[in-house]
Amino acid sequence: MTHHKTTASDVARKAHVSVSTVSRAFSRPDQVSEATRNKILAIADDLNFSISRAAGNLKSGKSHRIALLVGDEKIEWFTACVFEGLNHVLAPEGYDLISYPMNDSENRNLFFDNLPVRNNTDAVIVSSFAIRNNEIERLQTAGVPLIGINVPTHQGFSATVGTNDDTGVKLVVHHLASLGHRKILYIYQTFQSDLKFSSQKRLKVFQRECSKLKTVTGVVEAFNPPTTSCDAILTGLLAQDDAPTAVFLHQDSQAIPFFFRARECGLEIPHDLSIIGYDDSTFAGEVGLTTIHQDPRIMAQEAARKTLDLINRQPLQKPYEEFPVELTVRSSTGAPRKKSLYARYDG
Amino acid sequence: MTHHKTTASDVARKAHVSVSTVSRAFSRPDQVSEATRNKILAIADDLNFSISRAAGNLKSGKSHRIALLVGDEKIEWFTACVFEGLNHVLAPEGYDLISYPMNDSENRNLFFDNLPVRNNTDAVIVSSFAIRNNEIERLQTAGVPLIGINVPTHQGFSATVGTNDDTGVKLVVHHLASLGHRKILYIYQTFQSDLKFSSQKRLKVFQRECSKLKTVTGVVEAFNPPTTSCDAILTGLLAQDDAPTAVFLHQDSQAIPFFFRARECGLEIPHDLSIIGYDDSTFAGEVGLTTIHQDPRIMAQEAARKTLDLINRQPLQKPYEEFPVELTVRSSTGAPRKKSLYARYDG
DNA sequence: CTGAAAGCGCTTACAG
DNA sequence: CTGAAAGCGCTTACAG
Repeated sequence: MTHHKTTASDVARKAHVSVSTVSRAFSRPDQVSEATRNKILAIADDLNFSISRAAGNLKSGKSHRIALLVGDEKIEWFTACVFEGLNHVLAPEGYDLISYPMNDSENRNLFFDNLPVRNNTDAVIVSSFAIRNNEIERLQTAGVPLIGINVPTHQGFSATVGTNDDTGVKLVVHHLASLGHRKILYIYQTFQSDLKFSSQKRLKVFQRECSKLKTVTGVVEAFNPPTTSCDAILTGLLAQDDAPTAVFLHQDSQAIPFFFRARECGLEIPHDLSIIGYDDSTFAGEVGLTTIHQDPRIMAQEAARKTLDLINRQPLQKPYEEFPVELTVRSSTGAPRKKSLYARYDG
Repeated sequence: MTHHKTTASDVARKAHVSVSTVSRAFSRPDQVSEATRNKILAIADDLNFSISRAAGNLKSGKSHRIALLVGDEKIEWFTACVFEGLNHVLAPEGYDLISYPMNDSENRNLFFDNLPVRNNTDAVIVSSFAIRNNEIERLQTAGVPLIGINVPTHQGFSATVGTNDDTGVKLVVHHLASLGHRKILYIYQTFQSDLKFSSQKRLKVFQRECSKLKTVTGVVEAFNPPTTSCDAILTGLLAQDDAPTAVFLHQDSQAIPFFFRARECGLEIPHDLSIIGYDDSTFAGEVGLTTIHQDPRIMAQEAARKTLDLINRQPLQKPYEEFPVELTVRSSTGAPRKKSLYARYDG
């Protein structure tokens, strides 16, 4: 004896109305007389009935699903904010947000080969990974709007949102330069460069900005845990005669442990070493990290609005929108000591 | 002129076969001759066709959606791990994971009144919030398996997974006691107590364990940012004659900023003050925080497997499973100084 | 305001 | 191995 699933027609029978009327009582309540509607809703409640969306989806040709392609299976600060922001706007509109992590090349190839989103999604949102041109082309065959968040190109996207990374990196370099720093180290993670678009771009801008300033030398170093560690980098720094007086880390989640370890090594921050991050994410405020503030949650909300407009075939005011970043100065940056790390011991 | 959506019947026509055969070529490839199958797949690719799941969902009565009810809209470490773990197991099986944040009472009431999951989900997973009994009863009317992750009761759940918080808190108290601490402060956040089940329970266990040990006094303090701050608590500590020598914070995300501030106040950690967290989450290892290790990702994977078994009406080996916690000792805890914080200045 | 009927795009039991 | 046909549970244009 199988459990019979309650359907609109069960409700209709009990309420002595047609299925059409039951359907309308839920989806277009104004088209049903109050008495009928109340009767239907009461009986529905009695039978634990709710309208099934599956049938409506089939009828309308809309899946009410939106795919979110992210670079990593691990949900870090940025992705968490994006997810929150998107869901905040999409959920009330009846859209489900489905996460597709492209965490390894196998996953990634499978996804783009099978394209599980085709015919099964109303839009595809790509967040913050170095999507390739052939992948964009492939996604386009799904025939649904394609929205980018921090993507390397606008080409092929119906809409994009992004932060102005150029400005962010410039702010970092100029802040440090104006404090009197002459040698700045930029630390980035190489293992991310394949997926995370931001790495490569920030590195280039850093080098360009430093070389524009005659007084500043920019040096870069890859940081590839667990092979490299904070301590290895700190050791490298301490051993140099002409060590950098400021370190810029690619994101706060790298800057915070580095900050911690630097102090444990006996460095006084910021006098011995200025440390600056990027993101203004969790703990940055609490530990006093100078950083570049951005708000991916707000940006994602706007991406979600554009997505809805595209689905509903509304014209977009700004298909390609850039969001501001802001230098947030806290206590981890300051003027360097007059003398270098070593020289001050020699008097 | 509207864009015609490609369907299985378009493919069928072009391939000179029936829709049934097209369907089988995708869903039961072994039931179709290789020649026919290849022809169909080639034509499908040509037409950018993929099988639409909406029709299958309707036919099978399965939505292939699983609801995840979480306490907060903000995705913190624990929830991120749960989401990753669940999705890791569910996605390959063709299930979509949909997040429903119960972040305020309006959202929460709306959800339980309308029960949007009824008739629209194959299972409901509740993660780590203080769900009420009447809400559990209401969820049961959805007629789908109900799975709990760190929920306050097993009553009404088809399966649950959880960590042994009792053991975790005991480990904390005994670790500190055996290092020689006599007065331990437990800091918890009150604003979470409504939603996060763990708060209340850990508090009780802490008090019970301390009172069991004759040598240890347990004191507790609510920490309610932004009203209260780390600094306020530290000030309170420094001003006491008989200050606690160890502080246990409800979770690492509170312990880490506290650790940072404590050092900036001039306290030597762990000699002046031992600090211990809970979770072993992001940065705990990097900053050397002693904590209770747990692995919500593994736990969530098991929850997902139980969910699939329940959906497929397989019997469960262990409907209610508890996962271990582990004391992870790092450098933020140690023996207290022989003399109290104040006494040592007086000689 | 309400009902009968067609149809969304597949799947599958049945027949061949 | 393949096809014709019924049907999943709604929605909606049409008729009244």
